[in-house]
Amino acid sequence: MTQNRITIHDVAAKAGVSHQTVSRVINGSNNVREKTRLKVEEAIAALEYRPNAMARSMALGRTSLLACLAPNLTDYTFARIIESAQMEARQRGYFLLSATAPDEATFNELLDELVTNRRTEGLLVIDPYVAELSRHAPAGYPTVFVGSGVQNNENVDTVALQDEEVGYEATRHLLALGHQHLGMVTGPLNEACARKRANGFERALQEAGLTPRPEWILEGDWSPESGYTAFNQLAQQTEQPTAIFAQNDQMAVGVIHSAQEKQISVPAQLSIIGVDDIPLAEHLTPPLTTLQQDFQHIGREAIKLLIQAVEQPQAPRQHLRLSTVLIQRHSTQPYPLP
Amino acid sequence: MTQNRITIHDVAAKAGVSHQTVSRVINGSNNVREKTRLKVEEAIAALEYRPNAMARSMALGRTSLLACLAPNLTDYTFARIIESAQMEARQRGYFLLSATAPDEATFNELLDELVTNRRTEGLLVIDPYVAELSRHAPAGYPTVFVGSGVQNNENVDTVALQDEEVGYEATRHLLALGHQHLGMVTGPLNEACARKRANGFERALQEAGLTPRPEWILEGDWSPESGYTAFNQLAQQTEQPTAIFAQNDQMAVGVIHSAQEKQISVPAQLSIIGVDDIPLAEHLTPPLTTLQQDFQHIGREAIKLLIQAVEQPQAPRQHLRLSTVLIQRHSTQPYPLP
DNA sequence: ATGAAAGCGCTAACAT
DNA sequence: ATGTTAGCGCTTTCAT
Repeated sequence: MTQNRITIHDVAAKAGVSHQTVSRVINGSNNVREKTRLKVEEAIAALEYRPNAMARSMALGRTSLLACLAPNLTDYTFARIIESAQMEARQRGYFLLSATAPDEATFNELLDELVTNRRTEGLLVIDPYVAELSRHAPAGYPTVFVGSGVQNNENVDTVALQDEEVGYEATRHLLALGHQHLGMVTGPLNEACARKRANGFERALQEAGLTPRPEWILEGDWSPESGYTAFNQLAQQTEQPTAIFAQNDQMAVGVIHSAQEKQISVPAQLSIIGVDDIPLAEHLTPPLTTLQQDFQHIGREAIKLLIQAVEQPQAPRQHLRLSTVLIQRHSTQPYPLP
Repeated sequence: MTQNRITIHDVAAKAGVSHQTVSRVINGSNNVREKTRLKVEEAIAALEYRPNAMARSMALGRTSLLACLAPNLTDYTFARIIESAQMEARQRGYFLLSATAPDEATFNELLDELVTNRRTEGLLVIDPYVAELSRHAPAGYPTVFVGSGVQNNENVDTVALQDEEVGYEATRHLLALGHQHLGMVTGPLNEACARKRANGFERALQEAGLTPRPEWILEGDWSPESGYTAFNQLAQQTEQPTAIFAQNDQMAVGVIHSAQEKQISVPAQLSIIGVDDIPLAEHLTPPLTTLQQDFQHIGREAIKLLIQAVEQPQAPRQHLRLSTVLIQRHSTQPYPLP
């Protein structure tokens, strides 16, 4: 093992200068004679010297590390945000350390292991642990929150996902097609995101003079299975909706699967709209109508805010609102049929 | 902003002991009188002192950080491996820093920024940059490689994905169903993984006394779009296969989409098998026959190997081989029809 | 333009 | 059981 324990001192000795001069060369200071610089650079090359990032962090008081906490790393939405956040961070000289915080306890532990002990310089939180954050994070710690929750928070930046609007727009689409009997499969209702989408659904219905039917509203957990199960239950009822708003694409797929198993044709007999526009949405049978959110953009903007919060803590916090766009494909169609 | 710049010295002063005693208390040394310990703990609580992770790293010479490099973070397979790897790492006192290395240049840069400068203590590489690794990583650096490539490498641990077998088994399944006319949609053929799966396909065919038809082998890029495009091309040919092996589920979905658009019924007229068993596979129309790999297990084992390599560099490197299991669903059926 | 000294916050080794 | 002294590898004063 090439114990790469070559330090700045070894280089200094080899080059016959002080370690400080080596430091100057490394950091591109002007105050180094050309001749000296060359000598040092030769020594660096000969020794294969590489500055130690940790020691540099120590001296500088900066780790160049940002943390990202999300419920999981596999959901397309999270993965996409994290991926683009990571790339943007790297481009700006930071690394992003992402970790899963599936529950509140884990979230708090991670806060302790990453934030409180100064291992990272900033924190990006992706739904749904807003409430916890404010309780456990050090006040004034550079933080960006992406999700449904907090608004008007002066201490942290936020990138607000328009979940109420998402629910509203999805429902409006169904209504515009002539559907009057609408069902919904929600995410876990302890998550703000799911509640807000549900609110949007209800608002759209009310504006249309319709009353939501509680028996047509089923709670899922974002998984395809839960959508499948939800529709199985729905199908047992005597009366049924002609259109369903699934709060994400995964559940929409489960709903479609269940419906098709029961010889219910989508969209001829049942329209379904999802949310997210996962890469597969376009290639499903039928191609899924859905609401698209630009996660790549969201991740990028979130990191920009975070780095700003780290580097310019004095600047006022910002609150972005990102909108979604309806991608109409073939899982929804007018009702009653022309 | 609560500038949490309280150090071990502040605590020592407040408690009226030396900073070393505070260090002992923090690290749970036995050599501290109960009374002293209490005093110190009080001071810690009063000051809200938290040890600085960076300084600790510096003194200990360990960062407790591991790096993971993958082509991207959004593919389900990568995301899943990374997620479980991260969880296992954390449980063992490490953090996992994952970054995207979409191309060789980026891969080498990351090696420089994370490995060579000792920011991380070990490296997990997920396909397909094996060759690069050996060239640029410091010799003897704790490394685990997950993927198709390297075998018999004495310097790094490997978790070998059985890609040749994957291709072989998928093809055997199709053959066993009576299909004689087989097509294939591959991943990018500059990736070892895709080439190996193709090799398995060809071997199975040859064993069955069949010859692969080059015009039925199309190269994709793992995306659903590429599967869709591939089948569009295939459909233009005069003769067509009765079954297709798509090298991953995403492309399989694209193939199915294209086929269904052309009124070709899956599986009645065309059988399709994928690879990965993504969460949606079960709920597609038709539910997708596929080869399942236990990514969660892979990620966990990879991290175990990596941590062992970090903590016991002397121990011999290990080479795991993980097998896949056929999940038979409804996108494949016997041919000719009974 | 270069060097010497001090310190980032902690732990380890050696005293007492 | 506790304190003192040295670093870890680097950067930032401050001299020269």
